[in-house]
Amino acid sequence: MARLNDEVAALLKEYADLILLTGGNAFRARSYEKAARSVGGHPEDLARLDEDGIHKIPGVGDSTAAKISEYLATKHIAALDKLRAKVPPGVREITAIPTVGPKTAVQLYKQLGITSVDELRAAIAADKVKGLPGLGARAVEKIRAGIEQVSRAGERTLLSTALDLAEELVAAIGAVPGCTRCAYAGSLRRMRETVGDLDILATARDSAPLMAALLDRPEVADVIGSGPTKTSVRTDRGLQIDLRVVPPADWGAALIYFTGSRAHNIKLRGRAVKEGLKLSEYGLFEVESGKKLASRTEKEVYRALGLPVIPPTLREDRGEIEAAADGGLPDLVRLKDLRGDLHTHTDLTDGLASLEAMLEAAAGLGYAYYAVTDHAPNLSMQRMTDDKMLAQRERARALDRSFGGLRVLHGTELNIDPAGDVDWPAEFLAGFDICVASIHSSFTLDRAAQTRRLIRAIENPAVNIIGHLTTRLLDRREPIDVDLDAVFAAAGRTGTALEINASPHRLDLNDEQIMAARRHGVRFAINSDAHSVPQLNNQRFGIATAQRGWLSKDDVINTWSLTRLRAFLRKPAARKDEK
DNA sequence: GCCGTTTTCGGCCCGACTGTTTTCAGTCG
Repeated sequence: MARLNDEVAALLKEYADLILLTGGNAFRARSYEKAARSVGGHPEDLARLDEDGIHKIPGVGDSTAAKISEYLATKHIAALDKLRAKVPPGVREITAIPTVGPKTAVQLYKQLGITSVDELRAAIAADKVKGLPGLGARAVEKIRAGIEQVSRAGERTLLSTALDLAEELVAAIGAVPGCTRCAYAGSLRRMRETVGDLDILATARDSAPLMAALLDRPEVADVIGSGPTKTSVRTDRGLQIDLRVVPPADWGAALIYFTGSRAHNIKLRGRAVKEGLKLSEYGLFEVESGKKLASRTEKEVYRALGLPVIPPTLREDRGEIEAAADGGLPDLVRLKDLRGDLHTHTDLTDGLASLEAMLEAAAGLGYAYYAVTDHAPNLSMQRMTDDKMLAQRERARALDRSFGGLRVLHGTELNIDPAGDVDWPAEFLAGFDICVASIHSSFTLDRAAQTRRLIRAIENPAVNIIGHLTTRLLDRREPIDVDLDAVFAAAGRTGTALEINASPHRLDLNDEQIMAARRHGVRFAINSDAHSVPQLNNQRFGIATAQRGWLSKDDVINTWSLTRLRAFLRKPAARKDEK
């Protein structure tokens, strides 16, 4: 479910952006931005807080609390509406383009009257942008490339966003009298990193009330079509939703049909054809007699094809049908297999919650161990010092086993500099239980330099895990250019785990990279990179990505016992000398 | 606008990077 906190956070962020776009005080804007982040990451639901509780959220003072209360009571914020009237919405959208901030967006608006990304694209094509103050040929080219990147990303919706909406829709439609089953299917059920549209499948004898329930939804902006078996709508955010209603007896066949990738379905149908059968969304039939052999459940249909049920996350035609036929499907890692999280932050750097709050939440998730890995000093904005880190270590030691039996590992997230070196000398690094190392800048080094950089970090005996290796952001930034094969080989050779960063904006490594890395004997860590308590739950996306990469428990170091994990973390440089 | 181990005013993450500016502005993490 989309949390009310996220809704309010988005409004506060918009307010902050509009302050900047209207030339308001930058500190005031930052203040709202900070409040937005804080509200979004607050573990308690706003709906359950009174005025006092709202005021107690860090970064929320009188003015912001009043705006939040106003929104909860009226679903409007007058001050926000007032600012919205001053700046066309497209101007703010333009700031989503990398390298275009508020100053540039306002200049484009005032000088050229540009109020949308499309108008900006046209103005660049007509060569009207080049020559404006601060905008030379190279800057314009960067903007042009940025527009392409953003519009490519804009065609698809992040997994997390789609899942929030799908779960709400399934709950709403499933609650309609007469609806016997309801679930989401499509690429969302396969848990692809982004989805193009939402497929909702339901069973009922009479479909009309279900279709009506979808059409009544507040987020529906356009009705593309609506009939007795299928209704298609578009949301206010441009996401297409297809609701299909089938008779209860056809549930399994329809679910298979609407879940599998096109390639998976084609191969499945080909398998049926060879046996003189026909597979469609209505069931599995004998061609000669037309007799229906199976359709009620997925299990029944797969079994009639001589196969076990193939997990939805594998249905991409990457060998899963052949593996299923040979009894060789992997025993996929599951969320409940995770015994800990190995990359997390606290308010010592850019996290929102205290160490204690994060540990309490981690214990609540049933973890056996938990690593706190705040940023190291080379990421200067975090203002880390040796003393702060050592003081945190003392606290971490004192809190070990204080939250149930939760074992606390003290770690850090090091910054990999352009040469591949990390923060702190080896003696200091030796004091950590675990070190994650990640790239946070210099994304545009060439392929050779980027490859050398990562391999140098991997070969560092103190580095246990490489965090978000490609640094891509699904809605904002391309991955770095790097020879992944060489990097994976180095990670396999040195016993350096690679992270599957579970943030829905990252999912880095992705499914295909995981498969490639595994062929080099690489081990993986599925980490939330949580900067707040709610983000600890992002692990579900990391697990889904690991499943799509065909991983089992044994591939993932944070499903292991603490003893086995600790042995892995002692990463002897000697390992290289063994052979 | 928020906040307090610098406490009710005066700071606020701050340095790297990029392109265009010949001394800096804008963006980003």
